[in-house]
Parts: sequence; structure tokens; C-alpha cells
Amino acid sequence: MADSSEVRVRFAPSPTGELHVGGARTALFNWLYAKHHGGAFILRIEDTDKGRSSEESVQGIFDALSWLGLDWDEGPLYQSERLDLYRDYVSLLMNSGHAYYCFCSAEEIEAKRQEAQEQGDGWRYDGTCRDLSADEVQAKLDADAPKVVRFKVPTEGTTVVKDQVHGDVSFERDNLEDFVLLRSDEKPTYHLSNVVDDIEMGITHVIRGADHLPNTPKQILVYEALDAKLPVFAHPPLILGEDKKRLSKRHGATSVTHFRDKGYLPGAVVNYLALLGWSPGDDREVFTLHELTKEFSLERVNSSNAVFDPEKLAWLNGKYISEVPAGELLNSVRDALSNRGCWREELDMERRDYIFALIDLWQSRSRTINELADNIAPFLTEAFPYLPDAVNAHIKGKELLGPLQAVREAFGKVDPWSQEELEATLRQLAESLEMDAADLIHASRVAVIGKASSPGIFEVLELMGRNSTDARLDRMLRYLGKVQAAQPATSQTAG
RNA sequence: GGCCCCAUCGUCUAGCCAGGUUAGGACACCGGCCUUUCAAGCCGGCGACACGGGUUCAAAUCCCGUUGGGGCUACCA
Repeated sequence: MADSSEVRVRFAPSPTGELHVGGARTALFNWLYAKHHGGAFILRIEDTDKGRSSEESVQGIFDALSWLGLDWDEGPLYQSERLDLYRDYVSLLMNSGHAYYCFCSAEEIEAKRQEAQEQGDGWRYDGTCRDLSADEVQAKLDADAPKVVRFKVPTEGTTVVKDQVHGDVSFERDNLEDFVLLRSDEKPTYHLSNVVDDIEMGITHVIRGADHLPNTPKQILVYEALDAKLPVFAHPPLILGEDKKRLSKRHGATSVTHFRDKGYLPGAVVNYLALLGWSPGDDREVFTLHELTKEFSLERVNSSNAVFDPEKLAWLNGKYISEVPAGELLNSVRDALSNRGCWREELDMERRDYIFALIDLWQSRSRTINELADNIAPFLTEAFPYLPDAVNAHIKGKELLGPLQAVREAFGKVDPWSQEELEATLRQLAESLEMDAADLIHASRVAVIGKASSPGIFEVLELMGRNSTDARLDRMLRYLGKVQAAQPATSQTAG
């Protein structure tokens, strides 16, 4: 592409909380667009509202973007460090007659707004200070009256937003109010700082959520007043919660960090987010970041809002986990296992094959890294719990003490300790005991990992090894013994 | 209230711009195969063009309206 090197896009979050999936999707689309066109992806922190901004949020945004793999080429720029720049631009606008001082107090305006509201009407700034004479203005300034700077919106005509997602969207200027550019504390508002920075940074494409579409005509007016070149605008649809309202904290955990902590893979999250509002146009659904970069285009971003579906994300994550080589999962599994107090140094050394085999065995049965770790944990510690469901289904109310004792003894003679030998031994035993092999299998499974389900039990046993299997069968025998001893006393409480 | 956006299975979507499809795929759900169990995998099923008018031989597709949903309407961004 001839003009590819000129693409400059930015992600401009305000650091007022964790990066949520909506913001992440916006960042992703910008990043993809930049990479697709060989352009620059720039990070800008919109922290002009110091009261709502925080250091932790800034750091959280960095961490979340890095985790997702969305590295930035320039920045981060902080708007709070560029305050003089915005004031310079305000002077420009004042001098060219595009802006004016407004001395109306916030209270006065709020009162008028209230009144209009009670009448069931909306209210726009009424232009009280729009046509103050030079003398009047000077008098107020001399009196050191509090003031803001407002943009003088042309009273007539139409402003058209040429949006890459929505097409041409027209706004009557008559419906736009004289919005504030500079607050009484001389800090810029969003409309000012956002436009000034986009101009200063040479932003060519503004890609942001559809909630900004109604603001865009105001910003276009500022561009025009400044005689600046307009960027291309694109407003991808919003991401909604299950109730169809814009996704927010009330919808539960939707921050990127949350998914990271729950054991989601960044690739899966990115992949899922890309599919919210964009599609390749065919049936493909699984994409690497690299593939997305190749395929992405604003043309294929659709214009209707999308409901965030945690189920599908979980499915995608499970697909990633089951298809990725065990080695790629090792680091995150190690972390998760360490958190559970189950990691041992030897798993990185002489027992490395063991952890790989465990991951391999369980990865297709786990939708998150946390689930994977939960599944693997019983293999690394003898202190695993017998899950109630498993006990109820396969242990409770069955005569297992004798049979399991027989299993324990039979396994003691198994040689070599292989899944074939183990299976042959158990099935033979079941036959001689005139039992269903399945009953012995299920009971053994609960005995060795405490669960009702697992990969093939003989594979599990082979991997677990003779000593551990013996110990676990012994534990179950002791447990059964205790239950039996306690039986008469507790029989009334059953059910 | 005003302004703006949007409308295909419960959800994400393809198809719409350049009208003619048994309206396709995915998640979820249900069933089957596999199997000692649970997943994975494979096979199958359920399930949608919001409504009403136009235009046209023909409308999911183009136009208008209605309804519904969402967003904006701050000295937040």
C-alpha cells in the first residue's frame, strides 16, 4: 500500500479503573489497523481529570495491554503533562473568534438545567455569555470572575461525520451546544485535549467506541476552526452485557485482569474480542494475532452492538488450551500450581516429564489454566479432597472395603507397572469377585484423585506410579474403615 | 424530552452495498458414535430475517413508517 506508512492510530483510555473488555477491544482494533497498514499504534493516557485518574489504573492498563500482546510504538503520552499545549490552542481559538469566555457559574447552569428537566425538556447552554461586549468581558476579567472558555458553535448548517463503520452521519449544528473547552481551573475538557492531541500527534484514524459518535461533530467543528486536517473516523459498536446494557462493572468481572487471573490465555481473549463486532466474512473463528492482523479491516466491522458471551469465550479458551503444546502451558501452569502450594522444584528438573504428561492428560478437559491446575493438583499432593459428588456416586452405600483391599493386593503384584498390566489385573479381579469392572474402576478413581472423572484410569495409574497408587488406595481403605465403624451411629443422619 | 446509532436463531455472526440462498457457520442446548467416567473429537437435531407499508416478475437484501434496543445530551472521558 502506497500510503501505508502514514497510518497513525491511538488508544486513549482515561485511567479511571481497570481496562475492561470494551476498552481492550477498542485497543485491539486500533492495534490491528495499525499493524495491518504498517502504521504506528500510540498510547495516550487521558488523565486531565486528576480526581478520577490513578497511578494504579495507568499501570493496570499497561499490564493488561502487554498481557494481550498489544504493544505500543509511541508513548505513553500523558495529557496531564501537556496542559500548556491545550491552553495555547485555546488562545488560538479565542483570537480567531471561535471561542469565548463564559462567566456563568456551574450553579447557575445547573439550576437552569434542573428547571428545563422538570418541564420535561432537554437543556443546552443558552449563550448568555456568547455575545458579551469587549467591555463587559474586560470588566469581569478585572473583577477576577471565575470563567470557562466555550466553543462558539456555528448556529446554522449541518456537520457530517464520514464514519467508516456507519457511513455518513449528519448532525444539525443547531442541536449542538457551545461546549466548554477550558474549565474554570484552566484544565482542558475532553473535546479540547482529545482533538489537540490528535492533531499534534498526527493521528490519521480515530477508532473508538460508538458512544463517541454523538461527540464527533463537536470535535469536527474544532478541527475546522483550527484549520486542521480531519482524521478518518470509525466507531465500532459497543459491547453489551447480557441485559443489553453497555458492559460495566455491574455485569460482574469484565476486566482483562480478571480473565488473566482466572486462567484465560491472552490469545483466546484477543481472538474472542476480535469476533465481537468484526468477522472475516467466512466461517473461520480461530485466529492468531498475526492472522488477525492480516485479515482485519474497518470495512468488515459491523455496526450493531454485540452482547459479551462469557460462555463462548470459555469455549474458545478451552480450545486454545487443548490445542496448544504442553510446553507452552508450562509457565502459567507452574504459577497456578504454586498458588495452590503444589509446585515442587523437581518438576522443573528430573520430574519434568511428569508435569508434561499431566498437562497432556488434562489439557483437553480444562477450559482455563486454573481448571487445569485444579485437575493436576491431586497428582502432586496426597492431601487432595474426595469430592462429595464422586463419593456419592461411586463410594457411598457400596461394599468396597473388601474389593478395594483385593485391588490393593493385586496391584502389589503387577509387574511391569504399565497400563496394560494394570487393566488386565483389575478386570481379572473383577471377574473373580463377580463384580462389574466399572465399579472397581470408579472406586479406584475416587481413591487416587478424589474425582468422578478423569482420563483413562489405567493411564492415570501408570503415570502416578506404584508408590503413590498404593498410598492412595491405603488412604481410601482407612477412610472406608472409618465410615464403616461410624455407620451404626450415623445411620440416622443419612439422606 | 431532544439528537444520533442499531435491528438475521437465546448469544456471536455470514448473506445486504451490486434483489432470485433448502437463509450458512460458531457458542449454548438436545441426541448419537467412541468409552470404565468426564472431556476432546466426529455425526445429527432444535432454532432467526421485529412489525407494517411500498418499489419489483421477485425483498433478509432497496425506500418509508412503526415498534423495540442502545448511546449521547457534564467545568467525565
